[in-house]
Amino acid sequence: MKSKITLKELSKLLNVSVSTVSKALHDSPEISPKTAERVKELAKLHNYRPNPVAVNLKKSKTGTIGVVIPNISNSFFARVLSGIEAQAQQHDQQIITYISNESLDREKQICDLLTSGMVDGVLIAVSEETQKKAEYEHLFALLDYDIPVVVYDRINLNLPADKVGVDDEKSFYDATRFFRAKGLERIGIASAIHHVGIGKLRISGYQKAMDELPVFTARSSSEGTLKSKIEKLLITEKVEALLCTDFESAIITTRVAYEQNIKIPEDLKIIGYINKDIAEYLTPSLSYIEQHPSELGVKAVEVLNQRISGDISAGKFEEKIIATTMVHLESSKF
Amino acid sequence: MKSKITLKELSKLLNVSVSTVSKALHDSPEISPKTAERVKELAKLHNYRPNPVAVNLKKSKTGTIGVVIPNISNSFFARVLSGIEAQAQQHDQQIITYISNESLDREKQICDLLTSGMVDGVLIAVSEETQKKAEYEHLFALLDYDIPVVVYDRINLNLPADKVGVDDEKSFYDATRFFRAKGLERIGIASAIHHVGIGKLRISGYQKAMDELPVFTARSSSEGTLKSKIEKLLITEKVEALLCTDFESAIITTRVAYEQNIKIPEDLKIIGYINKDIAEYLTPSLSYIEQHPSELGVKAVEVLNQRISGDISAGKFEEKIIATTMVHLESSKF
DNA sequence: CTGAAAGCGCTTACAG
DNA sequence: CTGAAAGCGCTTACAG
Repeated sequence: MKSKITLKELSKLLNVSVSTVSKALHDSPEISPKTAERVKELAKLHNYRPNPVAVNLKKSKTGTIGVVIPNISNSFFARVLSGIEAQAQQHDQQIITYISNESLDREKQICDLLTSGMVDGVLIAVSEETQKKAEYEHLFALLDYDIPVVVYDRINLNLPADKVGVDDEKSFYDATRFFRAKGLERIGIASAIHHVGIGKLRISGYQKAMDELPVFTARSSSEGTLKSKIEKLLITEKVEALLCTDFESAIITTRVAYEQNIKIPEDLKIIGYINKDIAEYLTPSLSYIEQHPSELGVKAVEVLNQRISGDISAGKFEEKIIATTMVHLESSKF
Repeated sequence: MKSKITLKELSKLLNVSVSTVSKALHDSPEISPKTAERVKELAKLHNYRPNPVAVNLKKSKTGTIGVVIPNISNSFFARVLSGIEAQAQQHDQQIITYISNESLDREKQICDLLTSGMVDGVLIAVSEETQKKAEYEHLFALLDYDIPVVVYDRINLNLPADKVGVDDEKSFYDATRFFRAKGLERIGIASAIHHVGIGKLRISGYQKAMDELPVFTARSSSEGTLKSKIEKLLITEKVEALLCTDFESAIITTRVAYEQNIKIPEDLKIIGYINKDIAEYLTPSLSYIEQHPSELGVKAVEVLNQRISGDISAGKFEEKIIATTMVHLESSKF
């Protein structure tokens, strides 16, 4: 089998022209059935595969999409990637993965690579640092190059691009309402990500659902660690339910409860943004917001491909929201 | 900025030939400083970027490596990918990610794609199904195409390729010895992966370290579930320490201990193959074998690149083993 | 020092 | 029905 055979070599063996071979292989009606068959037979015999690089050059496209992931160890993003890969495969697209590690610098480098034209389009969730510093020039540069870009998950930023995200605000609005419907009033929220878009939205959902009720918010600040704030909420304020916007705040909360001998869910109910595969194995298991990351990935690829093919007209931007699901495990049992 | 400018367009604007522009941009000594500067200036102005597809075609390489991952939701593989990405970036290589989802069929499809020449080399961890069925033809086909292949992590298979893995056997040999050194004799092992290579190696490490001592093994079989086997070990056999070869057996063990009111680590010590980010957050936290996945990824890319560049001679195969580390958390406290 | 030409491997409009 | 030619965007040996 060894090294790859080319069209030219095939054509030589068959004593026909390269064009004839190419057409035959593409089932062109121009070619006589007889030649077509001869060609295909030999191609099969030699296990001919068109050189994708050459095909791409000819077609001025790459069949490839670039995916920028802030942190692959976060299983949320791992599962998004899984959805992306599955959907890309449906479209015969390859995905090139870049990991920014939540770093603005790395993200800039990646965007620079991306502008060189290795990919037909880009799927990106911006890094935390990028959001904090609100530095988006490199993203605008990408857009300037006319590369189709879809922003996923972290969509709460001002960028003229298509977006596919999660309904962060509604999820915690609903979770808060859930507790209220059960008659609770002392409901708090803890967050280690209050400075980034998704954190803000989750907090805002909570606040809206609290209406006139007093809100209790724990976040790290100059006056103390997140842990001390959570302790205050649990011990001094005696909240009966706590929403956690992220893994860190959820884990700290369970620690504090453990240390203070606060029983979950008897004394304290918890619902948090925490990934399924961890939530289920904690003791007690932690109720969480399921974000359907894989579907988010699938949707992101769909939108990107609509953009690439021109189905979405320039100047208009799609914004898709994936609905979340509340999953009740032990920590929110009544 | 808009759509990309080409060498030809640049050359037209400058009234020089395409070759001159190309050489100038590559700092060829053939070109006069004056022209070189003119060219570079205009190139910069128009933000010229060579079309990577064309460059690749010309150079008959792709600058890309294919990575096949069995299951990205497993944070072990996510972290391997992270190492791969980081190292590839050092070499200006892109990585194309494929996820087999532990499916043999999908793995075959992927190998088929890979043979078409999209990548300069392949990093693969074979799927569980592939191992169970011991079907390796598609991998041999890859090798037949002369595509450099490095097998990572799941290296206990008979394939003439470079391998980078983890010292599974030694890790559990050492863990067993650790318990014995503490004076324990009733040491058991639980496994949900006794049928795959890494599972066998871990069990074998345990057995070797037990010498003449009686071994206690829990694995699912026709006579009962893994859980019932573990219950037997903990209740009837009263093992004092249990090694778990995988996440599932570790989690079942903690459940059983919880249900039976067996105190960890007082009544039962545990060391398991479980990922750091979960191990640390269980209550009690679970001692684990750190496999250094990121370094494994880095090493895999290094070996692959040596193979690609011909630094490893044909017919000889590299086999690198990354040393594991025992991390003692609460579950193995004495 | 500069440029014309060939070629990487393919596709396709055009001519015969 | 078949083939010669142009071209995708680049690099580089060769000629001038």
